[in-house]
Amino acid sequence: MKTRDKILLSSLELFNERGERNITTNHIAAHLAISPGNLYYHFRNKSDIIYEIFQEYENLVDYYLDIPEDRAITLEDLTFYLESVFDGLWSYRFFHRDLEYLLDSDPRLRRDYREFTNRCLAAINRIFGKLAEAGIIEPQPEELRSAMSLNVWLVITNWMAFLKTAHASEESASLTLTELKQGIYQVLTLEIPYLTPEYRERVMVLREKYRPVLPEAAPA
Amino acid sequence: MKTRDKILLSSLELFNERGERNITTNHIAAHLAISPGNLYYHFRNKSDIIYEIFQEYENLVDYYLDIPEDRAITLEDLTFYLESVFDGLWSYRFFHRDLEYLLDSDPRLRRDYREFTNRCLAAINRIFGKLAEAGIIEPQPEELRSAMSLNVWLVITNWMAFLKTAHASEESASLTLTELKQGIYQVLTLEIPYLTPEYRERVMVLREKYRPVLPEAAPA
DNA sequence: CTATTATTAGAGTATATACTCTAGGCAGTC
DNA sequence: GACTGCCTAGAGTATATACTCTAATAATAG
Repeated sequence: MKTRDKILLSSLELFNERGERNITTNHIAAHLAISPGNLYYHFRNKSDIIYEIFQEYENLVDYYLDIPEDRAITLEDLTFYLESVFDGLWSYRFFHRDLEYLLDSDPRLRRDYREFTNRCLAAINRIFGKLAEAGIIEPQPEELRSAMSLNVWLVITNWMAFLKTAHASEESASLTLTELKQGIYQVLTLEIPYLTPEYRERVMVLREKYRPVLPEAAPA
Repeated sequence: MKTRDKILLSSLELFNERGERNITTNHIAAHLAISPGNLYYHFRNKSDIIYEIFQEYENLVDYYLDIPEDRAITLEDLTFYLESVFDGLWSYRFFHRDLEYLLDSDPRLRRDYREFTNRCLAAINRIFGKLAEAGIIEPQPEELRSAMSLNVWLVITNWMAFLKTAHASEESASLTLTELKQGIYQVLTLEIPYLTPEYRERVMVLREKYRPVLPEAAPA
């Protein structure tokens, strides 16, 4: 593998594990057993590394959230979208952790992220539309649908922070993909009241698969 | 005012304005025109300052979220809770920005914050219970109520980050309390499907007061 | 083989950061 | 007036961090 790609890969790995704030360019170089000079030959600065990683993330999610225009949407599609979004969140989990700082230090990133968010919101909105078309949820006025989409986005992007900050376990490193995907339970909770009678049961069964197993309240 | 209190006040102000990550103890001392030595006479380290500020925040929110046991809850109560929580979020807005890092660097903070979150979730849950008792929302099974409470919490604690990262304006400093309180619109959106016919209109009118004024999509 | 270009090592640097240490001032008290 | 305890100044330090510079080594082209 090219050194350049190794830098991106190691950076992502280290950022995810220990947080962008705790990883310096020297750490990355040391981890790869290359010199700092070498790293800076491939990237002008740390921001450029992060920016490029973000673009990978962006492409991944854009790819997953490509909603078909020509056919109806199914419950399997919905599952796929949800699973994919949380997979993406997991693979690039360092990003949301220091989001505000990162956007403050890189105008390109701020602009791109804003557009990325808007695309995601639009995709969620379209999914809601198609779910209504498919008779899975009741159709709702556009105004409500937008607000609901935004709530879905807020729940999705905050679920990981909730797990890492409020969860019972002491070590923050203990987060797993399985736990993260329990966020799907929370997202489906938002949709419950809008489900059509025909689909209600099926969605409730799907939701149940992601129910968090409470680790707290151990017997005294 | 005592130097110690001035340090806490200035720290909070600077953290809120520029982010904890961008503010050093030397900055704080300089801002107060005192020596670093003086600052470190009053606080052992930066973490201690942050911890103490968190305790103020905690006390404030605990005070606001004291749900009366002896009487029914009204729509005015609900408004008060929502306004208060967003006021608190505003006054200590630096805190959620770097939450994960802060908790990683201070075990006391991690423990206290986890308990704080649980208290907030319990309070939201109780509010839902009392809203049902008051006939404002339909009663729901405990399991659903818990999941809804968690979603409310996720929306509340992520709303500010959304504004700061995804909003149209370029400068992140431009956030206002008014904008922040539009998060109430999002929270009330979650409750819409559960409203009783008697209260539906009143809540919808209340919600309308917080409707965001879209700054985007200006005429071309 | 030679010339050029791409890649790498590694020492080095300017700046920042959290924090320490010593000396001394100031208010109150006997 | 001397003593005491609280508070403050300010120079200083060890370490870290993002990044640079030079020289050398591969890789490639003619």
